Amino acid sequence: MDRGTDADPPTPGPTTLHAPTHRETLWALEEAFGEGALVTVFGRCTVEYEGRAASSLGPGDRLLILKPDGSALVHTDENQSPVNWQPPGSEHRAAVRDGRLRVRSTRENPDERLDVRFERVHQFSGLPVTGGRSLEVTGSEADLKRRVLERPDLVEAGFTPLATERESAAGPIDVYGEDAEGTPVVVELKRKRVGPDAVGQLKRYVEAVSRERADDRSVRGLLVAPSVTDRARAMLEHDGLEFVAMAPPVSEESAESAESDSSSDSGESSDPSPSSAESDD
Amino acid sequence: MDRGTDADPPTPGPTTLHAPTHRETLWALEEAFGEGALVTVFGRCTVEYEGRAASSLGPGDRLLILKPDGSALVHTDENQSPVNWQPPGSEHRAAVRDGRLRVRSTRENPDERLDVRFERVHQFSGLPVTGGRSLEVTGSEADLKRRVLERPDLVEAGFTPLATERESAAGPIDVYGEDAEGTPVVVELKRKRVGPDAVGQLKRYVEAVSRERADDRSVRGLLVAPSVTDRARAMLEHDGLEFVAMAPPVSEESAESAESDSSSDSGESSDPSPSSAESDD
DNA sequence: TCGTAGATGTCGTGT
DNA sequence: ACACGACGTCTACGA
Repeated sequence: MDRGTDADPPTPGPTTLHAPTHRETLWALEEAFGEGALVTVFGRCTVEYEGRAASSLGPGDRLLILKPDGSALVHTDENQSPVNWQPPGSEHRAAVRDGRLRVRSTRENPDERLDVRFERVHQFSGLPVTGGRSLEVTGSEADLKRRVLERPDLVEAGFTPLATERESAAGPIDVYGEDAEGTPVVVELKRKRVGPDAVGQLKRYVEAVSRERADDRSVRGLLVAPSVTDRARAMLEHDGLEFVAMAPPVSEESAESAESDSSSDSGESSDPSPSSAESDD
Repeated sequence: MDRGTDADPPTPGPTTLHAPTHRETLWALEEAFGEGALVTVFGRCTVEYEGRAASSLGPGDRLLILKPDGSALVHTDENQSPVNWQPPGSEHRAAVRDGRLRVRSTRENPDERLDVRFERVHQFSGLPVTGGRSLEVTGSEADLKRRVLERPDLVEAGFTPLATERESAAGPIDVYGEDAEGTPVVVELKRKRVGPDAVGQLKRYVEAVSRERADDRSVRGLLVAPSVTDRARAMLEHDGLEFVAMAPPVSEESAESAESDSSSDSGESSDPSPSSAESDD
């Protein structure tokens, strides 16, 4: 294994405590933070938040996650989003108060504070999280923009892009160009079906450019997206704006299921039993 | 600690496995799902997603969270948001393939799939999450609306609210009313400092109402928010719209600055000595 | 630090 | 299911 440089083990492995005392949790928290580990605390707690808004959450068993970058997350058994949280850059502190373990996460600018008070901790874990966190995503608006720049004819025959993120009084314009007649065209890109907000955005840009040119009629506005809602379409028509149906490419080679990791070096812990399928398609 | 009632606990308590084999993890996953537990899996994995977009994440140690409502989250050591996820309602399945534990979460409408392939599992936990998940939040736009309806004079002397969520061709209007002259007023509320988007929204509403009345001059548009950006202010001026500075009440006492927890929980706490306060500062 | 817009946004609400 | 807008949105990027 490449991790075996006999100096100090870079990743000491997970630390887990079952039904620890608050003081034990306190020690473990300190050690885990020192090691830059991600911490999870599962137990019965209440949560109070005050800052940009204010909130209060009554007692219950929840999962608290503390990341080494200062993030804090409180998760219940439902919803993808945490019920309470604190953004990266916050400072986590813990103490025992009134027989409860209080984990407090604070930050300034804006000033806000999250208090998680554990009546009882069922489980503590310190997890040394490592490895790449950069994600390659395809199908974004950036992909759609690349597509438009490479194949402007897909937008309209004779369309010529002149600039991207062109500044205007109303904000940056995704793609700015000219049509076959030399008329300025403001293009707003959206990766998915659009509603009234996108039309409003495009309209602002078109008006800003029109004002620059002191000519309200000579600037075209073009919304490029997979589709539009009825209301958005009505707004486009009313405002003399246009729509071109186009979706961002999902990927260069689409998503092939054959990933390169077929030759993985594993073969250790896992057992090689072939019929290992469980509840699988 | 005093969890001494060693009869059968209503909730079976956390289940944790250290460096389990993939097959052991498989069993534990199935059992945890059956109990409606929240599952965390920490280990070295890759992540592939395909659906509304597509993404790929190379090998690394990460924390996978599977909720009984079908949510899936993949967290690295940084960022508040998961690096990959699947929304509630998805179906989780697990299997051993090619010596790796594959956890696959799928859903339809939209059709999307998340694959987490563990080369190695460092830790598995099944956590019986229970308790209230309803959160009381103050400082929202709804609070600001209540404030405006209770004290319309804070918006403007003589202002009379007539309806909330009034329908228009451009969408629902937060508060619709009349000024002292009987002129229609469209009010758009924002709980925090606003940018160009909110101005565009207000403008759409005002234009829709003006069109209803076939009279472009007689409808006022009023943005109520704590503050506006420079660009937004310029847009307001250009469009003949108005701004009133107002922030949502933070709580029932609306007091800011009275926030230090001097008497919030227990009176005895105090004790600024570092003996009980740990971790960092 | 602030402003601006994208996002696999997520989430609630109404139709 | 879809549309629409709020959100303690979060996050990246620029000025």
